[in-house]
Amino acid sequence: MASLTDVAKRAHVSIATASRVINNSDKVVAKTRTLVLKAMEELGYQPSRVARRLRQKGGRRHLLGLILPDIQNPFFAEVARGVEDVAYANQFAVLLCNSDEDLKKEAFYLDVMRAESVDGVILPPIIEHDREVLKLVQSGMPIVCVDRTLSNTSVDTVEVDNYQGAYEAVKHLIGLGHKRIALIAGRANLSTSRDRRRGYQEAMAAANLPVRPEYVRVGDNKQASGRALADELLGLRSRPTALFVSNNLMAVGALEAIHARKLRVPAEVAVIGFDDLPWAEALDPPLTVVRQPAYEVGAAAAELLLKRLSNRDSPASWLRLQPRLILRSSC
Amino acid sequence: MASLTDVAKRAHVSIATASRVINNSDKVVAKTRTLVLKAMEELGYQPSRVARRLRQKGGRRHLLGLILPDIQNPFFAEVARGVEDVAYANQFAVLLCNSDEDLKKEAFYLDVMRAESVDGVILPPIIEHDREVLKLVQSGMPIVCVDRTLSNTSVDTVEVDNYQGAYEAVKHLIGLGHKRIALIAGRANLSTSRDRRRGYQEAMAAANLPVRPEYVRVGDNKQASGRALADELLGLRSRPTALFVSNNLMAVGALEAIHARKLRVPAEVAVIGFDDLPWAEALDPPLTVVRQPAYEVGAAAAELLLKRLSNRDSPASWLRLQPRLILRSSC
DNA sequence: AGAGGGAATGTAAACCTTTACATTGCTTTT
DNA sequence: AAAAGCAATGTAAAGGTTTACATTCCCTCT
Repeated sequence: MASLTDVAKRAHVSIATASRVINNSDKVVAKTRTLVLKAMEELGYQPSRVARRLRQKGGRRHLLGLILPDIQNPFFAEVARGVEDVAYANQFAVLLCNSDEDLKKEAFYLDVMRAESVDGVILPPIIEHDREVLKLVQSGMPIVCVDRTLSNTSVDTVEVDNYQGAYEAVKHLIGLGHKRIALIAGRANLSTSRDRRRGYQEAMAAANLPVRPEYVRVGDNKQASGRALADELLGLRSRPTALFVSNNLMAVGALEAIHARKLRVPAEVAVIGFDDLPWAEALDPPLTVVRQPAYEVGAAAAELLLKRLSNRDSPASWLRLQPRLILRSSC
Repeated sequence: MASLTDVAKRAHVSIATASRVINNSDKVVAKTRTLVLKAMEELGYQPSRVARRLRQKGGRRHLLGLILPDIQNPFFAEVARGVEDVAYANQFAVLLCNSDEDLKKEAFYLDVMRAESVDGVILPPIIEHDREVLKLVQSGMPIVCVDRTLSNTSVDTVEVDNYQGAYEAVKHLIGLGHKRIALIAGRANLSTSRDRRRGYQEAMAAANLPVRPEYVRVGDNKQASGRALADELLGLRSRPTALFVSNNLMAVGALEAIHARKLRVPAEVAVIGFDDLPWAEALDPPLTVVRQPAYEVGAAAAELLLKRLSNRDSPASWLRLQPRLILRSSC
């Protein structure tokens, strides 16, 4: 692979001049510039991002880190698209990793980020008090939290109004006449789970409905747990008439449990999910959901990060995007 | 951030010795080693992957590139998981990008790969004669093609037996008594589309059924095109009794079109899709599919790449994994 | 014409690591 | 006891860039 030195040699100029041409910064006289460009062309020169990154300490390295808990979750996949599109438009590449909700794996990837000296990192923290992330923040690495928040610190954050979304969803169910409404909540120690749960509780309270403890089950956000928990709920002597499921994968699981018991939706049990799915229309029945603007969340996060890069010490921003209830036929 | 020089200084040794301790290669006497390790501990030393990569020309950089056409497609998401898991187990990080089936975007990311000097790249080529990829191959970068093949060259490849999968699927439909079987094919100039189409044709031929041109529609692998094409097919005077849809997203689209026309599945029209979906059970109706071993494809590709790294000039391997027909209730 | 100034270009250090080769100092052999 | 050998450690170059500073060269002003 041709290096800058080769280019310089071929163009009969110094590497400094050649470098200046690439970064078209300082003035290089037109004739010289053409000469250098021609040499580059001929040699098929590609600047080495590695060497570049090594040198420029404070500059842009045009690499963003993105650590997601689960690429296979359509919500996160959509977030990733948002991040990617904005990054690409700004000539940034994205180093995307999958933490699998595993703190150890996350720590490994955070190390990789540091070691690769990416410009900044976007991630939903696995837990609220994520010491590894905190350490990275303190070391001065620009970080943007998406979807989930990080406690005890002020970092740029883009989240969705989970409380509001859950409140609307449950209110909708109540409006339809449901009284026995169960909640399949998300993994504990996640800000999103807590907020959605609070939305459920307050919507119930606002309608003077009791929150029966056996109607609240805590899952781990995976399909299997949605299925198992829904099955438990449906086996109760006094079966709930509506299920509010606090995440997309668990909602699909709940649907499976309902089908297994041959119950009709929504006649015998209504379901409302959190997070939309691209194929929600094709589900049986088409699922009513609280749609999070996942793409926008990712795009906003990337923009926030880019902004932060050009202005290191502006105060942290906190964006809260609104979800939207999408009525289909599961209620 | 502390550098190796700092560590060496603190431990009163030369950087060479310090370096040797990290790479615990040559023998360093125990006392010295402890000294150095202590210094590292105290300084919170993290080796810079950037500097390391710059130096070691032939060595492992512990970074793999993965360029996918669409992270939001569950098939590719599963492939990504396979790649990631194997990479992680071997302490490799994955630089994952999204080409969006766009040659220009792919070229950009290939440049990034080259510039980041990743150890190797895994990708499904966007088209069969992908000149940019070919260039990269010729430049000596280890490449593994997954899912789709690259013509006119011999690179490591992991693919699925698309022909066989399609053949089985159509044979299954024929066995059920269907005669008017339509095909919604994938994007042209993709090896997968061609092979699946061939499977369809030969299965029809084997049963002495004619392939009616108006029963074959070519889509772009996206949900919307599946929906539109299915709708056209269902509007035909002599409506097909079965649809073989050559990709997951288009299959969901087809389902939507069927629902819109209020047709019953499988009574009025049967559907069989290529690619499984994690929520295929919860679809209306649960979708019968040809399941590709996506995770295994990704894992095998990563393993092939890792093997290639330690043995540059072994001949190219070609793996063909078998898909499996999963019977649910859409036929 | 000589000095001064400014634009274009060159020189070399710095970034952080790895590693071939050189050096040191100790142990073993004859 | 001197030579040889070997293990541990050090020295310095290399890798490809950016950039502060130095140099060159030409133009303009008095």
